[in-house]
Amino acid sequence: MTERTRKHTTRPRLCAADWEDCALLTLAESGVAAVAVESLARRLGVTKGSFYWHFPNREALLQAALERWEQNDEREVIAHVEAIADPRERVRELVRQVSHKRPSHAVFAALLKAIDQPLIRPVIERVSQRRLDFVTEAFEQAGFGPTQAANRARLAWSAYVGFVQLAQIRQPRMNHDEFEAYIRDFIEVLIPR
Amino acid sequence: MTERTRKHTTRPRLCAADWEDCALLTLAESGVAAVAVESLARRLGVTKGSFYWHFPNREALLQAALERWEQNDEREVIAHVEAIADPRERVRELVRQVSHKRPSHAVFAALLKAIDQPLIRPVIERVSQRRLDFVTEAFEQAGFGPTQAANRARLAWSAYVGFVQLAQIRQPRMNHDEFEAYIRDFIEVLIPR
DNA sequence: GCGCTACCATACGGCGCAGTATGGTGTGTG
DNA sequence: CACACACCATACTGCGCCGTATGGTAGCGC
Repeated sequence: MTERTRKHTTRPRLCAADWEDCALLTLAESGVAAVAVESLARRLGVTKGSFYWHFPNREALLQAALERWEQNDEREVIAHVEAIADPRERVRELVRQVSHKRPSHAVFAALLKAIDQPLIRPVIERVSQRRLDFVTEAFEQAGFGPTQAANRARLAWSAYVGFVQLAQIRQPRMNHDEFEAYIRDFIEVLIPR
Repeated sequence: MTERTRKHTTRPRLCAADWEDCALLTLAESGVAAVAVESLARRLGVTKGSFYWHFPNREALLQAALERWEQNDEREVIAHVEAIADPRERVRELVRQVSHKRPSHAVFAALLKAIDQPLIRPVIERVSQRRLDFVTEAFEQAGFGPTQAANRARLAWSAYVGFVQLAQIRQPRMNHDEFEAYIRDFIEVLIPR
């Protein structure tokens, strides 16, 4: 073979953050149950002897990973969108941002499925409440009264959550134009001129 | 002891349908993963020796139980609602029916979480498509054009799916009046007069 | 009242995962 | 250059589940 056979070219030598990254990736791909110690170890090319040096147990890994996800990505999305002045355009941008599902939203979808687990529930609750408040405020600034704004925000947020779930089935797969038209109607219905 | 010690007073003596019922109940309560042979056996007061007489394996039980759920309940809900002439009232009734979550909708929520499993996915796809078609037709009868009706149906169906998921977190728990007001706005937004 | 069959118990092997114990190696620092 | 520490491998126990094999019992027809 012509390839050089350097051993230890890039020996893994992991740190805690590497495990958290791998956990989030696996979480986004295959759900909470797939975040298993031995499974992740195989994926990282090490054994679980490594894991239990960095973390006391599986729960600690999940907690750390979710904390990072909640801080990083969540604040990013909100911060990126809340700069927009026009509330109508702000909601539109939020919807569009959030529907072009990057891995982060796959994490959200995976967490949603594991809402019964006591470790996951509070995370979902915080994220859900924050986004709901955000949308509610946008509707209020768009001129709706408190209850009207709250109900439309509930509707919008529920529709997003449902969309995330339903996007995983391929039957009513929309193409790009159909999707854009859907978003247009979505905004039009929720914020009539 | 003063109680009579009749043994075999009501010896279980199960049939396949009993296992299916128990499977659906457990599915609604604790999700797909909780539908485990030994677990169900404990719940039914027997051992798994019983189970493997009625079914070849766990997959067969799930398949049979889901088939019954899809036939019975699905047709029931649709049939009960589609008798209503006014499409506006028909959607309203569907939403109300479906949101006062009886165990059947808990099954739907549980299945939604397991959409990645090849046994579950086609069931969700069929049910989802059927309900989506149903709502789309209602919107068309309410006077919307094909694309308008399709998009509003998508929105309504997504909102329902999201609502089912979000109903499991207690933070924004609505009371009865709030919920009725929400439904009223829901209909009002989707089918303006 | 005898046996046949439907239904169930008991016992076993195997797999995948969590977590523990303990020994080994590369790397930087004195 | 040696030593300490960070990082990892190996090997083990324990648990919950799936599925199989096989023997037991109650109620039916005859």
